[in-house]
Amino acid sequence: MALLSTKPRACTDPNCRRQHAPAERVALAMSLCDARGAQLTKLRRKILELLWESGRPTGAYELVEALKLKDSRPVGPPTVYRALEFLISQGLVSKIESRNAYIPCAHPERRHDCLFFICSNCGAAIELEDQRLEGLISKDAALIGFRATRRVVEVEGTCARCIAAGAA
Amino acid sequence: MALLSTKPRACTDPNCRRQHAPAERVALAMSLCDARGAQLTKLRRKILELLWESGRPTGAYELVEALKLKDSRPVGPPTVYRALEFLISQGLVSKIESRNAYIPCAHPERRHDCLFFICSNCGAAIELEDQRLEGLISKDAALIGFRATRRVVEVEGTCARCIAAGAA
DNA sequence: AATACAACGTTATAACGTTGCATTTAATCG
DNA sequence: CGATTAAATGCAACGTTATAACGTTGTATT
Repeated sequence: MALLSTKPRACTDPNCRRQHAPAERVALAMSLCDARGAQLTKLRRKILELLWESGRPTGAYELVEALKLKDSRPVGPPTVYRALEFLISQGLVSKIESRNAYIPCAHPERRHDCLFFICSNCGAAIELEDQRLEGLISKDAALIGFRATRRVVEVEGTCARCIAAGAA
Repeated sequence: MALLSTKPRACTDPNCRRQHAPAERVALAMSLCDARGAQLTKLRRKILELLWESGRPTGAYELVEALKLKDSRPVGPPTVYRALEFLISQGLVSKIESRNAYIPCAHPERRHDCLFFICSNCGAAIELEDQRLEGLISKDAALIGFRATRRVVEVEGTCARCIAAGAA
């Protein structure tokens, strides 16, 4: 069914066959970087791991703190920011602009734009991929002769779990 | 033609009949606030004016500086942030999250979500309104049971003018 | 060993945003 | 009108996020 590929999908998607434990995420990142000739160093890998383990958008300074605890090797903000820059350039991580926080990408093997649903109540972020949305944005860009390089789509609200739990 | 209302529109839109000089923008804001019983005070009005005069997304601290020059009455960051908060709550201003900057809304008389195209080269931001995009986001939200309260859509790239001028 | 280069470390500081409390201004009411 | 109260503003200090500038380390190459 060709239409399926144009539908939004996430890793809650039952069609998704990939493994999702942090270790597997990192393993995929390593093989991708390897294939690209990009260096996923120890530090960069550790930061990616921390992001996967965190389970929610995480601030750069939180990562600084986490690294202090994790291996007693203190690193400064610039180091973390540089690592994040690398991870973002490789499509392994996205920045959530409306939160100044960082989140690992579920499907770094595909180049795509992400659509994030961010719960104001619990802080969780749900990543979706929607090619129709990307297409619509492209059309609008064409309408005004704009050449797009990056698309930020972030939706704030309340997630299903928090609605069920009776949160505002 | 009913379809027209669902097409993207901006104030480059030839169908738009409104006046666009800063003074008129502010006048509209005043009448809107008046009708709502909201107080568009002198300070808030001045900040809105500055945003319209700036012509591009403007940072809070730039506004602090501009106010110093404009009427020799120095105001601190909290004052500016509070005014911005008010203006945003009234739909008169939007925050560009990917820039930490603020921009006045072209059509505060309609409640809608904005789609911004931001030029990396010249810093200009073009505001568009696209109900199809809003609809698509709503559908995706429904798909995961998410109740949306705010939608941030920001596209980075190069504007038509800068492309024409040969900018990268 | 000399060179080259990418990644990382360190200090300081820029840029953005908030808290808490005092003061002023403006709407409301006896 | 003056008294009462709520809203808005002023201000000092602080917290958070991000980057500049410069130095060091490690590794590969010749």
